[in-house]
Amino acid sequence: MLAVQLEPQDIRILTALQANARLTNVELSEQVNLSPSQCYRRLKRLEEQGFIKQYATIVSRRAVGLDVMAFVSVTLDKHGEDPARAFNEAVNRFPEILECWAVSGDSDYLLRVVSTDLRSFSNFLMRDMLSLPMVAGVKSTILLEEEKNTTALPLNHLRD
Amino acid sequence: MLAVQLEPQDIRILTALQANARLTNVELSEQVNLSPSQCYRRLKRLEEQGFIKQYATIVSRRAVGLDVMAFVSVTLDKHGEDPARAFNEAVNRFPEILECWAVSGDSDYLLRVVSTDLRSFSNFLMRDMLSLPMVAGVKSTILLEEEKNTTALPLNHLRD
DNA sequence: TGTGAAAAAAACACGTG
DNA sequence: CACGTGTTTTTTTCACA
Repeated sequence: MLAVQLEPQDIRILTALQANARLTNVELSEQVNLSPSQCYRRLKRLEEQGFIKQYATIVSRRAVGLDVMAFVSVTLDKHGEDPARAFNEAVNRFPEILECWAVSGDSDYLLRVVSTDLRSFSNFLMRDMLSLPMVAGVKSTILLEEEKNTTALPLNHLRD
Repeated sequence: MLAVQLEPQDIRILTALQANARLTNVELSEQVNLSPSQCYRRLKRLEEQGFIKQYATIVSRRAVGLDVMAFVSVTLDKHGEDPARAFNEAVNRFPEILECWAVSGDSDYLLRVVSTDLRSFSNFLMRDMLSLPMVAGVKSTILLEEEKNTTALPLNHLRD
């Protein structure tokens, strides 16, 4: 999917909505200095064209007691049939795995995982991950302190 | 911030809104089997109590031409005064750094970074990161394939 | 494009159990 | 006090100029 064809107005709209998906059309139009009708039409177009993946509610991880977040590097056992496929299917069964990426480098996959506490995280690694037949090994990195955390993509590269 | 005091109705509301932040109150009430007024009041309460961090619009990374995403491990040079603080300030100046975490393990920080292409990512590493005086070294892992990617936290652990 | 009308939704007050 | 109902205000959506 190619970028371009985004005008400065569209970029301003996306920027504002990245910060707050529940802006009303009038609030949005004030923030981006466009008429409400123009805002409305542009947003509908952006939605249709697939620029907006989702309107998401971000729940506070701490508030719901998910005190542990970690990245887990996974190395697969290349034997057996289609271990990658089997692993992906397993990954989708675990809601505590928020992300799974095939990666370059030492390991095969990188997972972002949340848990209520270290004990439960350890259980996840030992009982859930290492028991998967195609998993050869895991290595985890626990996130200690959040210095920055946003879902907002930079859009300045789209300005010519 | 402690968890608990969340009733099954609240969990259903949060679950539905995590998938779609723009549900109307009536749509929400239908999905979670509550009256609209009850839904409305519960949601306002959840917002006040800090369970909702943000309503975010998730922009399609590919659509806006950010073809490269990577994790970057950063090791700091512990000399000089307060290198951690200086690093955090630097991190916040770069919009292409979406996340920055202090981590356990070999390195000190882990960044999530987006770029338009490998050349620009390489520039970011060489020119921007390695030129920072407190940065001793970086090691990057490029994300090749997205197998799973959600902002929705699991909430089933809150059910008694 | 903006303007205006119609429909839908949000926000709030009131009464009831 | 929590709940549903009804009212007012705001917002969305669409037709028209």
